Amino acid sequence: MTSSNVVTRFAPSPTGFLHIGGARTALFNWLFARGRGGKFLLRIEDTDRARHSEEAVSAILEGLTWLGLDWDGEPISQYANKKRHQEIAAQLLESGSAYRCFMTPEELESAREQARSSKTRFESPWRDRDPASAPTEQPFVIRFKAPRTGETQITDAVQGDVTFPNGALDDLIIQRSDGAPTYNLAVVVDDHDMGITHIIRGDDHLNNAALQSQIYDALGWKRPVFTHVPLIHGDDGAKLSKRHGALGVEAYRDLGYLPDGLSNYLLRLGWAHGDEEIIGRERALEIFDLEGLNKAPARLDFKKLAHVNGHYISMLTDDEFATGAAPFLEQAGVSLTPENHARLLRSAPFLKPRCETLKDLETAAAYLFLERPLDIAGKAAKPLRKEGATDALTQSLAALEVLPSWSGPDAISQCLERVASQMGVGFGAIGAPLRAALTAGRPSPQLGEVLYGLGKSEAIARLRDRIHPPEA
RNA sequence: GGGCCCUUCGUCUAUCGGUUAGGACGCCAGGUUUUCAACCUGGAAAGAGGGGUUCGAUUCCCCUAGGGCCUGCCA
Repeated sequence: MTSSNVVTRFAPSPTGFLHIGGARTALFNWLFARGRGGKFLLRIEDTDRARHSEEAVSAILEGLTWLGLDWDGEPISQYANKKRHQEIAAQLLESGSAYRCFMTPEELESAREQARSSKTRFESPWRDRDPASAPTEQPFVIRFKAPRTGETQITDAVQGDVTFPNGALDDLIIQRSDGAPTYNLAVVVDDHDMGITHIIRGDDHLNNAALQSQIYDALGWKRPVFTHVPLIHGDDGAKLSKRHGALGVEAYRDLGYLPDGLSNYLLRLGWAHGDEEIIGRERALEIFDLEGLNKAPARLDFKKLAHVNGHYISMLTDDEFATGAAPFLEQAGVSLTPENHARLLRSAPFLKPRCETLKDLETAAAYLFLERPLDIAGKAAKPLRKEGATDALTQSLAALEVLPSWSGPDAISQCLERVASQMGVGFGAIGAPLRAALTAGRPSPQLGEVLYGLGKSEAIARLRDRIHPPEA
């Protein structure tokens, strides 16, 4: 571990937020490097200036930070390395591994079309033309001179050995006519310069890996370990779209998911370690490896995400829980006064197992913050109209008022049980009206927990409201 | 069209030639129960199809079907 030289990177293009697929890729890279005492670097693939956006960069950084994925050093701007990329392009030109191509867009289009219909390799006529015959004042791109025949093989940690016939691989453009380097050159140069040992990225780059390998070879550079992870699909198996949850991680945060919950779910999506399902950060660092990566694309399953998230919510301390819940409750219109905050904190132990996302609290904790006198209507009021309901409330109230200890739900529950047995009725006879009076029919935990969470004065006041209606 | 990749319960997956094909989510039933959850117990549920190889295939090979990625002076 001490002599680890693993260096990975996450290299998003700044065209949008950090979506769920990118988040998983980043997580894998982070886990692989950090679990081996290596480095995890961040590089922004901003060579396309037209599509570059600063907001996107900060959204990505924020997303990574929220997920707890820290990177070494400053994020690297690919654009900033433009000079270096141009140098390499010139070097390739020099060594005969690349050539200037003066084709116009129209020429390009028809040549490509012809190649397609004649099922031959598309090739620029400038590939073998004497450079001396080149026009002097015309714009040109620099193309990599890829082998015409034979095949290019890459070894991938997930996909195994993959062989591409060279006839199917074009001479790709490595420098645009405006002098800007293209992605495929920039990636190779930067990954080499940054000392990247393992490239873990989406499956959509598998073909690029062949092209990039040719460049590595032409430059005499050692190829990194390629690891192409299958893409994430929507729940219907189709390409991930916004409708499917291709949202930014901040959208998941706003939906009430925890970073740990989302991470654990994402880790298990496309990767497995035997039957282990609940895998926290520490454990993940310990066991994550490339061998566990799956070859098939995986579908997003929000039900399972919610379940996993629920586990992590139940692991929260009461304080963390209350703090995390606050923004959701406030958004639901609850003003978290010191009194309300105290109710939330007291109720945390009973509320935690009752929600899978923090947002669930909007309904799961609603009973805590109702305003007196409670508006109890319809079905919820039914238990109050039942025979003996008022008597049950009166006797419960009397017992609760003199209850010496309000230090926990158990003592309160026992008190109510005594009331029921003294009255000679089942617990349901007093439980139902009590619950109606206290929660107005909202979902709620056990009665002892409700009473304790509410606090003695509020609980008693709600009961009194029922026995002596204020208006009456 | 061409190149490449993929295919075990509905979903995520285990299995690395011999298993009653295991786990998880979801689902169904039962239990618990003062609401709704949670929780506990049990259940249904899978090797895409066809050929090989082998004493024996989910596992190795081929074909078919289906799905995906790439095929940009985007990344």
